[in-house]
Amino acid sequence: MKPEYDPCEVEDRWQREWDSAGIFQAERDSREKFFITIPYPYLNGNLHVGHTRTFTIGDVIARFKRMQGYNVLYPMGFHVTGTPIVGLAELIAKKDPQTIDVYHRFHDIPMDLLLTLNNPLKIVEYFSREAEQDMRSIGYSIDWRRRFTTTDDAYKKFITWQFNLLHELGFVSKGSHPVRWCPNDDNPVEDHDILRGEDATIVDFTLIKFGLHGSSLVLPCATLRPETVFGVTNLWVNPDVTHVQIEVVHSDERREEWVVSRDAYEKLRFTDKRVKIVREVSGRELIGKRAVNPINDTSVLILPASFVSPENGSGIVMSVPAHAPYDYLALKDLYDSDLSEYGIFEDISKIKFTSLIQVPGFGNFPAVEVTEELGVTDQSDPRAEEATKIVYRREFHSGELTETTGKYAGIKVSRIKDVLMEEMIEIGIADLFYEFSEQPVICRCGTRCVVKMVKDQWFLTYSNPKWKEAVYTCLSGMNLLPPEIRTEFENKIDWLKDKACARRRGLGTRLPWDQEWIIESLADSTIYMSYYILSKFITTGIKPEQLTESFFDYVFLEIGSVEAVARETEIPVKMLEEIRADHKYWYPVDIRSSGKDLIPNHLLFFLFHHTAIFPEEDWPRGIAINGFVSLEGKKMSKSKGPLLTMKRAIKEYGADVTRLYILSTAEYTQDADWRSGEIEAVKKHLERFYRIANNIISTQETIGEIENIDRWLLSRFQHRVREANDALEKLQTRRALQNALYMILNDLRWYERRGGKKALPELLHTWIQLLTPFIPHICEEIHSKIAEGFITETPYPTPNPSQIDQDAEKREEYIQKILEDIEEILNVTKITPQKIILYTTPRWKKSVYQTALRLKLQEKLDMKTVMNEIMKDTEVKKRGKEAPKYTQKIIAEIKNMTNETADLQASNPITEEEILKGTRKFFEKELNSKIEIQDADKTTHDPQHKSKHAEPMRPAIYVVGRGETAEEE
RNA sequence: GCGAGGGUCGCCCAGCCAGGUCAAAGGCGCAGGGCUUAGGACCCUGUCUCGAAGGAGUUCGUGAGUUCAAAUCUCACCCCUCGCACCA
Repeated sequence: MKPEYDPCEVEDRWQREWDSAGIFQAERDSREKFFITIPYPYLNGNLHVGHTRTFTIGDVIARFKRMQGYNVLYPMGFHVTGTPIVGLAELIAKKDPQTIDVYHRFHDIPMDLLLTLNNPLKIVEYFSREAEQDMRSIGYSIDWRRRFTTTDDAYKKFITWQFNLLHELGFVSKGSHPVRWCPNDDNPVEDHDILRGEDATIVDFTLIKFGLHGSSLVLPCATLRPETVFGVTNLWVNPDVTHVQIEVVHSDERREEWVVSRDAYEKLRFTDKRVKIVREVSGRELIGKRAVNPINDTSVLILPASFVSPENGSGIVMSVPAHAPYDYLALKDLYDSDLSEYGIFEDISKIKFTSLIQVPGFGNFPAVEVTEELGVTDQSDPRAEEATKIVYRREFHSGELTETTGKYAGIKVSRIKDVLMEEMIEIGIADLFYEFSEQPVICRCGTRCVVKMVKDQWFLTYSNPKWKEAVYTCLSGMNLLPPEIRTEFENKIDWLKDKACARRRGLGTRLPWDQEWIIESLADSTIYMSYYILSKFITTGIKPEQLTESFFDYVFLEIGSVEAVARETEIPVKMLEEIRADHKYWYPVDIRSSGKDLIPNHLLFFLFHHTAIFPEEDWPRGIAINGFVSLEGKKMSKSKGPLLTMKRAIKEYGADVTRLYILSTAEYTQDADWRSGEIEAVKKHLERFYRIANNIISTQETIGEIENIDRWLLSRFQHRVREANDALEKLQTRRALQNALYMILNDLRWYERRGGKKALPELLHTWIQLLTPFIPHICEEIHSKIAEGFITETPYPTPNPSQIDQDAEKREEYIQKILEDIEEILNVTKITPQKIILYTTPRWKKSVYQTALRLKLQEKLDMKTVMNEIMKDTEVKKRGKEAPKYTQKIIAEIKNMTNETADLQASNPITEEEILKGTRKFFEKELNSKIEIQDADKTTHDPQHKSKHAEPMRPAIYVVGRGETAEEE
């Protein structure tokens, strides 16, 4: 064994050894199985330290479970379907400067090679080769025979089967849905295509259809608060805006004529309605006319307002002055104006406000109150916005609908929106209208984006309540780590709507019944864990064209007769049965471990599709979630940098150091921050571990009498083993390593300081087993010097209760406490000791102490009882004053003890004199001073009367400084 | 706005669910000492404040409350991170 650890040589060697022994190639056998999967990486770049975290956690689970005796399958594949790889190929092909720079500098791709990656195929080929190499060189225990890529023909067959099945089961339907759309590109706009308005979301407004009095024209008003329709007093139109009268043909061919702003017309063109301009209508033309509120047929006046923007909503606004500050302000602004130019001669100030929401702390008209409170002057005052927010928030959270709303009275404002919107649409007095939450949204090409309804889109109908019910059932039976993600999952199941599952662009499998569409990449990666079981057979002979629908039906669902399938596919019956048996054996997935970003999408779909396709016994059993990795505090970005690749990390620090660091720096959903300073420190710890192991092996002590310190070490070690096991079961890698490595290293410091040696060989063997799942290479290396075979294949250590020795631990604690006390005294007094005298406890105090302990355990601990008891002792009785004082102190102390501690103290009083004598040399060495131990009952030298401070488990201390007389004159 | 998670002694972070054993583990950083030709590595000590005797005081986002006792329980508030979709 080399004295210094050489990661490169050692790691490479063990990886080859594992590979040639094939110990990670999982085959069905009589053991209990454990199937763990990690989401396969998407290959639009090299693997980075973020992947490293997720995959390493997976590898630790796999290795841990393997050592626990499970037959573990840990497979890996590559995800390449979708658009990003196509996009990357285009960027490389046109030599986009940023892309070239980032992929050269951060992804570590040599420039000449990078420039050749100008089509998707080459990218997939290159990155999949690199990814496998990286995962091998960090020592993942993956069964590589099952590797596949999502564009493989056989995989496409699998996806085709799956979608046909979903279609048959009624989980796919056709519909339309709103997307961000660039009219210039004629394409949906993705996040990274947006120049401005990145944060804009699509919000659904209710379009309430007021009728123009005395005509069939519709004046649609867009609102986020449909309930306020009950309080409308008038409509607002901007007199200076040109509107248009349009013909609207709904998707069900109903026809209507609307008046809206020109901008609104532009937006409507992209909805599922067909619209055509009939004529222009000026704003002025509308003002002064009356409109009919469809909810209650009341007639309201159309008034002018400057705050109405043609860009928002329909350009026509309903006015609810009781609850909307803008409406109140605009109305107030009109009180003194002459509206005769609009043909309005009635007194606007006579318009009565209608209150429809009751909010605690407010009267009938919250908008009026807030506006006045803030001193907002008119509709152009910027504080009107603030007032609106306040009113809206208060009403939304604590408001309730009043009698004005008829049957909705008493309903909370926060719950009414969807209900009312749906009902109003149902009876034809309202429509849905989509709008961005922020304006404008600008595409990379400079064009202003719109919300477009994509028609004839294929959906997975996740909103189906029965489907959701099944997923809830599945979830409730699952093991989720950390546990707090359960509510997160529940909420997301609730929230999930139908999802478009096909696209026009990108790599992937065509929708079998509608070949124009390519199955979207999140939709084609939901149940592929089952494909790993199959893929082993595909790489060894089965051809894609043999993978018929009935083949999949049989091997995954056991539908149909094996003979028929054999005839149809020309796959031998025996092999079909074997595949089926493998599936039955390995499925379901025991744990899927993933980054937290996949919760609201992939992991959810993973659950949905499993419940849709597989019988309940094949539903997933567990999900584990981990956080992200940042780089020196900065977010990593595949396309912009910064980025640290897995391969560079391994090259710079070695596989085990990288593993150790990424596992010990954070756990669960915490984000890890990769800091070069800290990984250097981790490296030193690992080197120290290696050196210690090396020393133990090269200086095997001859076995002698086991001493207290040895029992102490082994006992402490059992706690570490127990903690590590417990932490690993819960996937707390940081806590596990804290115990399995750092705490043990610290224990060893004390052990060495106390001169311990004999327990080391015994400890070492178990210790390296304890660490094998985390840092397998170095552990194999050490193990190979002391035993045969792979340590990877040995059982994982469990705590050995027979080595737990509370007495030994108490003794060391006692010694540590004395050392600390002396050091503190020396520190405070600055005395350089010539001699230190330790006085043990007088017998009478021990007696009182034991009595108090006994009474505590009998639940009779109080001053009176203790005094009665102890006064029976003549020796105590002699200490008239001292005894009660001491007793009082002791009682307070003992009261706070747990019964367990008290019991330990009472049943096994440590013989302090003996320990002190045995430790004298140690103290002398540590403190560089003579140590003298005296019995407090018969002191020979105690000039400062320190001995009276002695208590059980706390000898009194007297430090004799240089120049003081150390002996009795 | 909705949902989830979080704010601990310079930094990262454990403890909180099951209140006392908590001035609060571990790591990093920093300071002093040992070792060494020197540096590195390693070991020891210190790192909230005060203290010439092992002690005391003040701390765990803010403010109240429950309790003999609160980092831990309750309530209110402030602040931070992430997700909110058709994108992997």
